[in-house]
Amino acid sequence: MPESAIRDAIEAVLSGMGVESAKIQLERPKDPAHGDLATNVALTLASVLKRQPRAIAEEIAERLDLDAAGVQAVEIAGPGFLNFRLDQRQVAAVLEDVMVAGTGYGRTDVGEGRPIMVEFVSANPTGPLHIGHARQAALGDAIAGLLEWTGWSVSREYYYNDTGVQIDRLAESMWARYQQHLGNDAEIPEGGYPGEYVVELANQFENEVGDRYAGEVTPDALEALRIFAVARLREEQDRDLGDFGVRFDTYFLESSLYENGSVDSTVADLRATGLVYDHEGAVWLKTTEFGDQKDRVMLKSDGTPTYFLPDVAYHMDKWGRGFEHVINVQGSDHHGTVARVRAGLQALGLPRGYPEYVLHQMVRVERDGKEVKFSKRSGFMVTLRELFEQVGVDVTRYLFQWRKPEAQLVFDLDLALDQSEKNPVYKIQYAHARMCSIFRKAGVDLEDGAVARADLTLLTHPTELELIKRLTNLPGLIERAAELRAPHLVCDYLEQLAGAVNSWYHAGNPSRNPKLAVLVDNPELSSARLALTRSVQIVLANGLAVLGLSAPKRMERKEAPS
RNA sequence: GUCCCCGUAGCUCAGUUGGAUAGAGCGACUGCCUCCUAAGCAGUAGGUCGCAGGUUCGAUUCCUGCCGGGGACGCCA
Repeated sequence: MPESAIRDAIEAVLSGMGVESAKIQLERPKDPAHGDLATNVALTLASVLKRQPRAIAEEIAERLDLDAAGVQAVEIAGPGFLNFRLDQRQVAAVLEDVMVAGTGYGRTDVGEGRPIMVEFVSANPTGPLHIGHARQAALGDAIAGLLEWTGWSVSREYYYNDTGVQIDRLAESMWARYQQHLGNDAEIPEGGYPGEYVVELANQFENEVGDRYAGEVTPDALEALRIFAVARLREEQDRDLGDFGVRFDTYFLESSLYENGSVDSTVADLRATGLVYDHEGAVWLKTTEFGDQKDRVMLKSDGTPTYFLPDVAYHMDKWGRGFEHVINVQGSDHHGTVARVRAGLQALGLPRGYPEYVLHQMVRVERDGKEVKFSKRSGFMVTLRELFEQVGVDVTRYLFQWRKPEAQLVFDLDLALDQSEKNPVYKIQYAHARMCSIFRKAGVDLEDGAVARADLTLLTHPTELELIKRLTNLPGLIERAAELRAPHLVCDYLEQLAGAVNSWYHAGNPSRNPKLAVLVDNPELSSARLALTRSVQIVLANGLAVLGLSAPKRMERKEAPS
């Protein structure tokens, strides 16, 4: 509200100065000495008006209607910035917004309820989810959360590549373990899966069917092993993700694209475009027509499709289901596929740049500064479950969300296991728990009406005003983070806020600084400070909720794992 | 060789779409502290924003080139 009032007032002045349709940027300066809001219009108009920026700033300041703008004072600073100091009433009124909106504070409606799909994790059902999937699960879920908070109708989707070479290798690995279990000689094939879990699965398989498939390998045996293993691994992956706090709206099987004929019809549709040609026995698509670096094979010389084809069919399906906005969260090792999938889709008439991709870099786990790589169960990488069972779901999710996707990430186990405020997650959650603790101490309910009606103009201390200012940034921040698909901005915000909150809390330590405590003798002032406490609590809880993290009312220390 | 990402304090990283004196956390150093909940609090030091040009009133931010790190370049997924 205060922003639009100021904007209007400036516009009124500018039109009086003969300037129409100037872009007025208002920003919240980081330095409190620069007021509550600032604008650089005078600087941007300098070249248009051919006058000194400071002279323009002075004229604007002189003509500005302070009352209408809801501004207490305006100052000119630096090369020609206009700094506005808001009315005390305006500042405090923000807390009313926070308390009225409650768990909805921070939500906006830029998405206008339009559908958007976030596809993420999408691991092959060939083994347990590992650390790379963990990053993707945390990241994708947070992006989905951001979109929900900005008014999109979000669908989370998981694509199972349940056909192809990888699955064949899995079946062969199962075969080998099954034979070994029966006491026969067999070896995991080249490119197979050596992890412990295949042994477990083969044993379970034997429990169910006995030695029916002993002896020579047959297509029937491999088929039975494949179906068994894929079903069990899908269950396990779903369970791991569920326990990690991630739920999907739809699971999409690659095999369905073959079964329902969409792969074949995609071939036919692509042929109809005239961009398909035969070369050296294979069938190619001219993806270079749409900016790919070279043309791609869609049907191999043995007649089977490359992975590229079902990918195109799959995305045509997404489009057909009404998703004009799709975000695919994938590891950056997939970046080579982006151009060709888009090219295939463009050939079929979909818009350029569809779908959108968020590609994240790889993760390494470190402890004592050394890489931790191996997991016996998975056969190579640390699994998702091993990670969150050891350090907790909130910590795991957060540590994957707090860095931008396109940067490489070191998952520091020492930091993750630290339960002090050095651990950024706990720092934020402590701040939240402290707010709740103040209410407990006061014997007042969080949603108490008297608190909501407090006289907020009593909040005049600089640290209080600074906190209030930070709280007002939440909706804009969520909007920006959603637009940029950048959950790490929320982390950054929450850490900064928690830092400010914790300082404020400690400054009000009753034994040291009783006048600054929330629970002071003066009931009006105490009520006002409780209102601030409540508002802080709401903003922290909502910020955590966007990321899919819990906001504990009290913190409990866990026994340190050995 | 071509393409994509990254390069900011000793370390790990932010940086509000081009603004004012570039910020956090950890580590280091200094001083407090037994408390509305915690191995806590307050403060100090620490910078050629990889390098060189360009655009601009103004560049960590945009453009070009180079250097360094990672990744992708299959009739594998």
